[in-house]
Amino acid sequence: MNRLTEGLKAAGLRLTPQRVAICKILEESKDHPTALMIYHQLLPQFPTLSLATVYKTLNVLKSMGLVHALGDAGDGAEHFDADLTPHINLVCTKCHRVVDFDEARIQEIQRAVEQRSGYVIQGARIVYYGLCPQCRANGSLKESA
Amino acid sequence: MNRLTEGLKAAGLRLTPQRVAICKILEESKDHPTALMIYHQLLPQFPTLSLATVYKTLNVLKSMGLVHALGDAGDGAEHFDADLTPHINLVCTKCHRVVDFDEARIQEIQRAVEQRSGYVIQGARIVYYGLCPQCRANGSLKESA
DNA sequence: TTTTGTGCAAACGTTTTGCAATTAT
DNA sequence: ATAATTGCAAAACGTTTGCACAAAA
Repeated sequence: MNRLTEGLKAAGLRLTPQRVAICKILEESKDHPTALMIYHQLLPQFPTLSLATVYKTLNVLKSMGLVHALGDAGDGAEHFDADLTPHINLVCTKCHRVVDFDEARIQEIQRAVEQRSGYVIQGARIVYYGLCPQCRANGSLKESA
Repeated sequence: MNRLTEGLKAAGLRLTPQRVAICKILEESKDHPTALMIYHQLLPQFPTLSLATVYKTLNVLKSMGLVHALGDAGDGAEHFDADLTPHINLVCTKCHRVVDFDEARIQEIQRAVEQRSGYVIQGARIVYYGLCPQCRANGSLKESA
């Protein structure tokens, strides 16, 4: 049982097979997946799975603060991240992949924002957009999925 | 003539009154406005203005790299920013306003990302979500527009 | 048994598109 | 003159919602 399913159970919500599977994907993938990606990944296992169920589950997890919404990656869809620690995401504007980037100073900056802004910080989205090394190398080739 | 209209002209694009007005709003407002906000702001001046024209102009400016898209502020709409220097945006999850936050270390971090990631960085979106001091004070009152 | 979640289809709001009329160059 | 832009209406897109049925507790 992982952090997300634990959180659902602790809140008295039901652990349906669909929810458990969605939580598993969110915790195990480094994909920062969208609702549609999760849906497609689970379809073989749950042939009657509805996209609406994926969205509903993601909204539950998001509103409980168990996952973060990262915004779109140039593909028009919301990406989700189960890693709640403040960190940097790198989005490739060509292949739309999202990867993490380690930068210790982010912690200090979040503290500074909290102290100097007067805001009660609930979350962060620190995203850099650019061409990933792979797409840069591929030059004018088609996007490497 | 401002930076945005200059950019359009330099690219050989036409400076229509609508475009000039949209550029003016983007450069002068601290609003980080959405397409709809710009549309409403210009409607008195251009009664036949179409929302599609606003979207088209924003897409032109964005694809030329003259403005940045900030993502939605919890209101489901894209916010735009004519300030291209790396900086922090603070989004209030209650009133959906977006403000800037000064933090010098952001410059260094962008440099670190560029050097260590191998990405060609095209832009950044550094957004903190939380309750602004005003909404925090207003407690359970309705959102202060 | 009761309450919550699922899945479908329809609805929603934002953004995009096709195209004829208009306008900047 | 001519090529680009506008504005409208319709379409497309991701996401949300209502509701009957199914399933977890």
